[in-house]
Amino acid sequence: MSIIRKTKSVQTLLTIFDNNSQAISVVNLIEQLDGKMNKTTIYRILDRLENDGIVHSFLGKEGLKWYAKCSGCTSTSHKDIHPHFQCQDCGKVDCISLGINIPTIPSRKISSSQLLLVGKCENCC
Amino acid sequence: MSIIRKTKSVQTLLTIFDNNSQAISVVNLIEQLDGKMNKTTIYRILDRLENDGIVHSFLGKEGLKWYAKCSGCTSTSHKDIHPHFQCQDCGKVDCISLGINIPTIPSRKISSSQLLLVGKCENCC
DNA sequence: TTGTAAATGCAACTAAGTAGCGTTAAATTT
DNA sequence: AAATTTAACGCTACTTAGTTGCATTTACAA
Repeated sequence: MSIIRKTKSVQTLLTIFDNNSQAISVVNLIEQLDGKMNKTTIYRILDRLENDGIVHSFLGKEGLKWYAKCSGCTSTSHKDIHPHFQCQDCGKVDCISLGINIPTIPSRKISSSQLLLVGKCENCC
Repeated sequence: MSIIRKTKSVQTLLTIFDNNSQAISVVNLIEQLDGKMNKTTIYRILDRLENDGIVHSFLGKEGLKWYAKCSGCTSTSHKDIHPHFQCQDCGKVDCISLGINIPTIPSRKISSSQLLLVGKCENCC
């Protein structure tokens, strides 16, 4: 667990994640915090929050970084391996509460995996 | 199927894919073709090849774009949904010949999905 | 209250990918 | 085989996500 101070910026970000069940892209955070917080700060705080197991990150369909609040992963092991769903119409991204079957591959050792599902969300269907 | 001319540049790229069973990142292609071909041209040719179903693209673990030769996908439907494996040590990326079970999610329509497996390849194990 | 190390802001930078436009060269027609 | 057409190319400039170095500020413990 890294040392993390409860600064105003950290709390602002934590509040955003608390009020948001969906995943949030860094780009979105930079946009909505424009003027209030430097983008470098945002990147660094997200980094720390991830190291502390408070949020987890993954890549969306355009290769952009997204973050969501963890539920059940610790700083040492991110057990929280679940698929993410991104809507191709509105862009919204959600964590899907489903365990996935990661195939085993002979003579290779898989240590992490990410499954991104792309389609239409409940509103855009 | 888009109109595609068999230019020298296109054939150079096709040869590279033919001589390479693994996936190749665009960055790598730009590097190895430095001086011979403009990077804009590379991006555009890969685009066309993908539209014609000759190669398929996906994102690696750092969000960079990778391409690999298709086996069995057409220009209209990329049926070639398979996982990709990226070695965390040497960076190598392979297509894995395994069908994956894409979960169905209530009230959402999944149209595509990408599964990236990260770990150690047969050489780095 | 003060000292110190973590955290922030700022400016400059890196690198992947894109866009406009004038030129080149495949492929088709005559 | 020469002329024509237009897809493809090269070049330059641009956009944008993400990073780095450094000086300044601020949380927090002594």
